[in-house]
Amino acid sequence: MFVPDIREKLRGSGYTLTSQRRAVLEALLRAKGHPSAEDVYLIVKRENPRVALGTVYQALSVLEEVGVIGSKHWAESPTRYDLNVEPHLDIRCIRCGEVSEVPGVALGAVEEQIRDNTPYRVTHSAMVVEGLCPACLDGE
Amino acid sequence: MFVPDIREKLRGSGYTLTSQRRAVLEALLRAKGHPSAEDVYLIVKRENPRVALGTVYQALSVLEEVGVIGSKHWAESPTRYDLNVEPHLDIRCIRCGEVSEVPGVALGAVEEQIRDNTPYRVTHSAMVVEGLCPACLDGE
DNA sequence: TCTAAAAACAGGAATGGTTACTGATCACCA
DNA sequence: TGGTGATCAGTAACCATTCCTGTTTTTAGA
Ligand SMILES: [Mn+2]
Ligand SMILES: [Mn+2]
Ligand SMILES: [Zn+2]
Ligand SMILES: [Zn+2]
Repeated sequence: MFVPDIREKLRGSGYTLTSQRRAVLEALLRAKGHPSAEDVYLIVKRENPRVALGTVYQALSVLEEVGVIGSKHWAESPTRYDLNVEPHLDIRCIRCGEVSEVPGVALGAVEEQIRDNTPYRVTHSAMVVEGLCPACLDGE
Repeated sequence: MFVPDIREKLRGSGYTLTSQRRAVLEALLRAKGHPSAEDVYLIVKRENPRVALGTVYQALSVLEEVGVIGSKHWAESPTRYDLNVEPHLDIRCIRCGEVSEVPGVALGAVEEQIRDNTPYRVTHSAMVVEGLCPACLDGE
């Protein structure tokens, strides 16, 4: 996604592309994975030491609201952010915390089954997957 | 599950069935749903006002460890506990917080797909589903 | 370009769920 | 019945996240 597209998306919801929001996006790119808000904060601070952690949280929240980034939450660990906004599965290592993507799993059918079997109006569903990453499997 | 079975399971892991743990189980029964640790605490306190919240957390943790109860976690809300330890889906209302079960959805195939598509050793996977319950749909 | 209003920000305090710590109490068995 | 380890109550600490307040930046309009 390019800067003009992102600016456009923010505009559409009445937001602007501030230098902090751009810095958060760049940090997300540089982290090249699934960083936590604090991870992002530490990267942003390298270039702009005056940025506040609260600002990073707020920027991440705005960027997620307009659909530029996504987030996933595992119990007992901070929320992870993701430039990949397509529906997909992520797995988190319970030892080192690394998050990676799991390709080739389609959840569409399951989501349809859920909607067909509950009187709730489903607004959100996600799979939370945990395990041991190859590196952590080695030393076990 | 009956008291002797539960005592047996605790024994198997070196635990005993204390009055507090029994009270937590009874509260879970009485709550008849998916209570939070604090919900359980409030029920237990009605009969035994001296019990501490920390004790409830610890009892829930032990009971879960030995497989007598289960727990599920949704972002932005406390962990919910469940006497139903069979694999099943729960959906949480984003307005009132009520948690209900979603019958008739099989996740076995998806879990197999996940194991086949990641180098991680999968230790845990769960579906997190949110929506609006029928009652909250009414007043919307 | 200048100016008032709105938005965003930095810094820090507060929040809420959960865990950790400590001294007291309890349960089990020799 | 006494010793020993498990468990407990009470409370402090923890951590991710949100909230608050005064300040800075951006935006729109004259
Ligand atoms: Mn991802
Ligand atoms: Mn359930
Ligand atoms: Zn790992
Ligand atoms: Zn509801």
